[in-house]
Amino acid sequence: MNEHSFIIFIYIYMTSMSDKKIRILKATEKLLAMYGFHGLSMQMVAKEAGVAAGTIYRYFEDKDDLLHQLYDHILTHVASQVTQNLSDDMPLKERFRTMWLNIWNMANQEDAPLINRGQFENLPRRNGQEQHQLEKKLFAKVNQLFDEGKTSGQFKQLDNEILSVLSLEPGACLARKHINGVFKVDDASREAAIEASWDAITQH
Amino acid sequence: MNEHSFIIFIYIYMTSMSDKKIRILKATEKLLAMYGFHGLSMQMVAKEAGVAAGTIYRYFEDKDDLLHQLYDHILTHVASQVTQNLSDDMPLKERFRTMWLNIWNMANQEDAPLINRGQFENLPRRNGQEQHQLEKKLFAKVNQLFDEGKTSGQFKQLDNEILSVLSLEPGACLARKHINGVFKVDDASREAAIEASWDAITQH
Amino acid sequence: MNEHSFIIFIYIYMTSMSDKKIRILKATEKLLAMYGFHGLSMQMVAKEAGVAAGTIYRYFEDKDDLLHQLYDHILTHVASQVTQNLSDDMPLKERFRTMWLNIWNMANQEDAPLINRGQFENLPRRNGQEQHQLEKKLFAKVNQLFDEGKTSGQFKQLDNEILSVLSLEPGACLARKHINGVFKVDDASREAAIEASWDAITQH
Amino acid sequence: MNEHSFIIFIYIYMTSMSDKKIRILKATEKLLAMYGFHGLSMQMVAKEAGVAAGTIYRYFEDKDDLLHQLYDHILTHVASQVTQNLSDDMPLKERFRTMWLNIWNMANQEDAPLINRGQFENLPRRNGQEQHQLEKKLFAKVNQLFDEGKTSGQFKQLDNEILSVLSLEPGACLARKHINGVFKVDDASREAAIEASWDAITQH
DNA sequence: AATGAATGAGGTTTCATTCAT
DNA sequence: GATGAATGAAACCTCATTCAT
Repeated sequence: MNEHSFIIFIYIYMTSMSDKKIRILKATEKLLAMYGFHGLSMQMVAKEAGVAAGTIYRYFEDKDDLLHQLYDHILTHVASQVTQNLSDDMPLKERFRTMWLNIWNMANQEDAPLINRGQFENLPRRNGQEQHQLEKKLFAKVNQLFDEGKTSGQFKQLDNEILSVLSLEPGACLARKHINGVFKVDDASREAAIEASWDAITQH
Repeated sequence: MNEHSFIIFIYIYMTSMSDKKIRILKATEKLLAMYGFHGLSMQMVAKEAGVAAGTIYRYFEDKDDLLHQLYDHILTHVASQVTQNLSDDMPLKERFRTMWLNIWNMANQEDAPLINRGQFENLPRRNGQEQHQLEKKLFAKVNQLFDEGKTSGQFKQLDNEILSVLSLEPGACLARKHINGVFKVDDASREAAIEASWDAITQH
Repeated sequence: MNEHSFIIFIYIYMTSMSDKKIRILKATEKLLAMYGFHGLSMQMVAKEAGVAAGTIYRYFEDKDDLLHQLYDHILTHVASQVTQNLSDDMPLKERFRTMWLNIWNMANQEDAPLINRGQFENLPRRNGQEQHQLEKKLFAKVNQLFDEGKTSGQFKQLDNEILSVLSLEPGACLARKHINGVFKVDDASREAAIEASWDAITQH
Repeated sequence: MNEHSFIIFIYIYMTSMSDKKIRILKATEKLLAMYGFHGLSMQMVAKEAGVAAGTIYRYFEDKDDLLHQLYDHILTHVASQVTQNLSDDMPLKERFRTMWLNIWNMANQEDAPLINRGQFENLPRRNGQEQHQLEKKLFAKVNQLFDEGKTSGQFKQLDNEILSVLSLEPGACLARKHINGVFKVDDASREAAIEASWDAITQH
């Protein structure tokens, strides 16, 4: 039954920074946003990334590792987005407003917004000290903002984490619900929400 | 073979509400909290609930239906917890504080806290009008609070949804992180956080 | 959790020829015709027959027994249909024609034709001597016809089984395909087919 | 990390026709013949074919697809068997006899006879136009035979389908019953049956 | 390095059968 | 006799992972 057996064998070689890893991460992110956690199989990721299934295992230990690394990847991206266009000499409130809007805008982008659709929060994440350090480093500018605010007496004397939850978390939450269509937030409301977030953390 | 002698035998046995269904829901909730979305197999649910796998399908159409119903089940529970100990004649701020603490306390309970561990938000939920109505009804008292606040001029003129995200969402978020051990919130900080949440939605 | 427990208990008694068995057989036949072999579950049979699942097991040992008994039930019905309107004093050819048409007509009936849809042949059947005797008895008139034909010299000297396959089997097959819509057989063709079947078994 | 050095590595290995697919089809056919429709589970097929369960799904969409493809596979085989050893210059009757015997012999073979055990007819089959075309093409020679017979005036003026049911169907039916042991057909009877089948479709 | 066919454990779901009521 | 909730084995199918090429 094997009368005809073809073997085609083309062999070229390719090195350089393996953009494959990036493609795999991007593919994972996209599928996660599109189909959620359950619509994510390694086979699909491979297909979407344009690589073979086995190839994924050259860059990631296993599925968990892929997800962990995706988390870090996205977190890094998010951190850089959140802290962009900030300079230390801007007034405190303007810096706050910029950050708040960075968060808001991130949700409306074309290329990377997929994260925000709520799946991100539930990526399995490592809980080590190491992970904590990474996050601390990524969001250094956020902490700096809160520290300055407290030093200058404008902000309430609360842990940065708490200040963050009181002021930035609502921003992320509103953006998410706005994008997901739970309800619409018009421009005026958004401005008022920024103001309200500011009110939450400032002294009165 | 047609001699006549009739015996009809109708037998109805009825327990108030099949406690098996409740047991299945509780088991699902527990496993969801313990192992997350991926550690949830119907076999495990069955085992945890102390029923046979097939039995689940007497009460739930399929896995999705189980999750949907769990969502509603929990939501109902949450709503009743959040709005407990509220009476219309309490001052606005006291009512707000009660609600905020209800949310906070819910996380620290023994029996139902599992919900809060973050999995709840990501249960697959129906998006129908019907679902929306249910939620509206369950949280009527919350809306009433915000409406009164706006009418009396104490609150900012924003949609209830936005007010909720600005003031109660941080409460839930803090509680979640407190429970999950991301960081600890001491009593003083918690009181300050309540105050801050109030600041966020009140006029200044 | 059992605060409310109702027990309604009505007890009448019913004997007589249990028409339940008939209802179960009819239901099985119907479902078999409608959904084929794979769409046949005991639960469905119970529902269709208007009895409880457990009740089936009062009349039939198990599913196999149900199917076996259905086979015999249908076979008996078929035999009586096939041999109806026959009298010994009819000319041989008229008797043959009547039988052939009985087969044909059986397929077009309202109430019992469901059998013919091809599922019947594949009912699991017992292969015992006993079964063989039953079939022999049921189709005695058919055998009688062939015997007379051979005695009178009109028919070919072949075993009755073979004569049957040569002349009646095509009738059944045509009817089945006609009903199933594989192709249509008009009246003229049907008459010609009867004639052809006759030609097959008669001496030339 | 973008130094350039490429290696592309394409590797195609190709065996004439995945013999696994053939093995799976053969296994399915065998099990179907041995245990019937109900004794056919994908696990069993996998085991019989010597592949893993999941492997089946590389070649067949699902169980239905496997059965559909098996039907076509067998039909193709049957068609080639039925129409073998036929040449257009053989006399009509000799061609008919050859075909009839081809059908008969098919049942007595070692390697492919399993089909005949009656399960084949009840494989789920597609009912599309496409399917009809396939069958038409496969059995072109049969149609050709009937067409010639009608043109030459030897055969009755009936649709080919009807002629087929009158003459070849009994052949298949006899072979089946012979094989299944319902009754034995000796050589002389078989020859007489061929003659009778011929009588059924020829003019008198 | 890269491939993707193959694996087989484990997922969800169905269903013949039992048994307390 | 009759019920139908409960059972759990077994069905179909998916998918993370491996490995010969």
